[in-house]
Amino acid sequence: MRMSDGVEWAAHACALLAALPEGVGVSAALLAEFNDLPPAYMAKHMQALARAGVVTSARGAGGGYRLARPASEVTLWDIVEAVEGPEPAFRCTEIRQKGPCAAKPAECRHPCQIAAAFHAAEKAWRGSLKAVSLASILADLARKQSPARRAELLAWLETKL
Amino acid sequence: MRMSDGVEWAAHACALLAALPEGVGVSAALLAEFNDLPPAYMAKHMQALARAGVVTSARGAGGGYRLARPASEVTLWDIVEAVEGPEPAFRCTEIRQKGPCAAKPAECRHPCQIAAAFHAAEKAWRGSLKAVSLASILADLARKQSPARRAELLAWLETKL
DNA sequence: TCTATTGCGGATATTTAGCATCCGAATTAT
DNA sequence: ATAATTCGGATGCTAAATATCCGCAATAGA
Ligand code: FES
Ligand code: FES
Repeated sequence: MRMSDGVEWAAHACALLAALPEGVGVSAALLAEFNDLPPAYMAKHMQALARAGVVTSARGAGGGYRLARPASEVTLWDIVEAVEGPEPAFRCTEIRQKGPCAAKPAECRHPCQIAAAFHAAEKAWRGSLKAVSLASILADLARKQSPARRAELLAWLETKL
Repeated sequence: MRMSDGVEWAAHACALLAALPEGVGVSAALLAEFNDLPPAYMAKHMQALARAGVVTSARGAGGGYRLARPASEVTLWDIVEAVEGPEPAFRCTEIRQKGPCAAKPAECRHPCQIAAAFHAAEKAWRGSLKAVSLASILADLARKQSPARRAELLAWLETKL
């Protein structure tokens, strides 16, 4: 079981967007350059975020991406769902209905105990991710990151806008 | 992100082993037949469980697999770890150390906030799986499954032993 | 209007991970 | 000893994720 690297990329991109002043758009190419990522593939992930309504896109000169909601309203789960899709990692294939001792469909109105346990575990996982918003990430970051470094980052961005 | 189907197979196989009387071994081929699964591939997963110490294997005639510990001491996480490996689904590639504004390694003594949040979520997921043992699964099953059906299953098994 | 910029979607190649199978080695009952 | 049984690692195959490119549509500014 492995999560796509695109999730890390998208999360960092969103964190950067959240740190930006209101109203400015950033192109996918610049977001990719910031972390030295393949521009074309980064663009794909940004499109996924836009389709999911996490960010809004504006075409044309001076366009780019920006957050669709306040940073406190965007959680890590929103990003995972946008990039990886909403399907659970564990997918019961109902093997109990196969084989010589197959359970009858009528006996399967309740989900299998094993499947239920896995779904509960994933619910806990999602809940943990939903509790973390971009705002809380930035708050943590501000506590541990020196103000000088933050200024350095913003300065570099301004030269590219 | 997708979990291997082998996890479901292994979980059901272990549940079956747990339901069996003490001291009997079941071959991988029979475990596969029980749920209509590819025998050779099922065997591979059983080997993974054996390597991880979840089950013990005995070769030769009359051999087969059996649980290495009491059913109450085997959790779903043990099975996932054996089949999928212990690595976390989210793997931080430290992209913050890449690009024109790369963070210096000295600034990365603490893990990235994003990585920390994902690791916390996975810890919650694993914790939920560790709370479910084979014994608790069988107990739930016994509550919802008719005694007649349970007898039917054991009867079929005896014909194959 | 014309041009430069930027996002969008589809088509495509490449790489990786999962799926499935086979045959040899080890062990046990006869 | 011998044959039957079963595990174990090595090997090919298939599907999916990864990564890239290019044409099209839309927008802003000259
Ligand atoms: S039948 Fe799918 S988990 Fe039990
Ligand atoms: S650098 Fe990997 S999650 Fe932030």
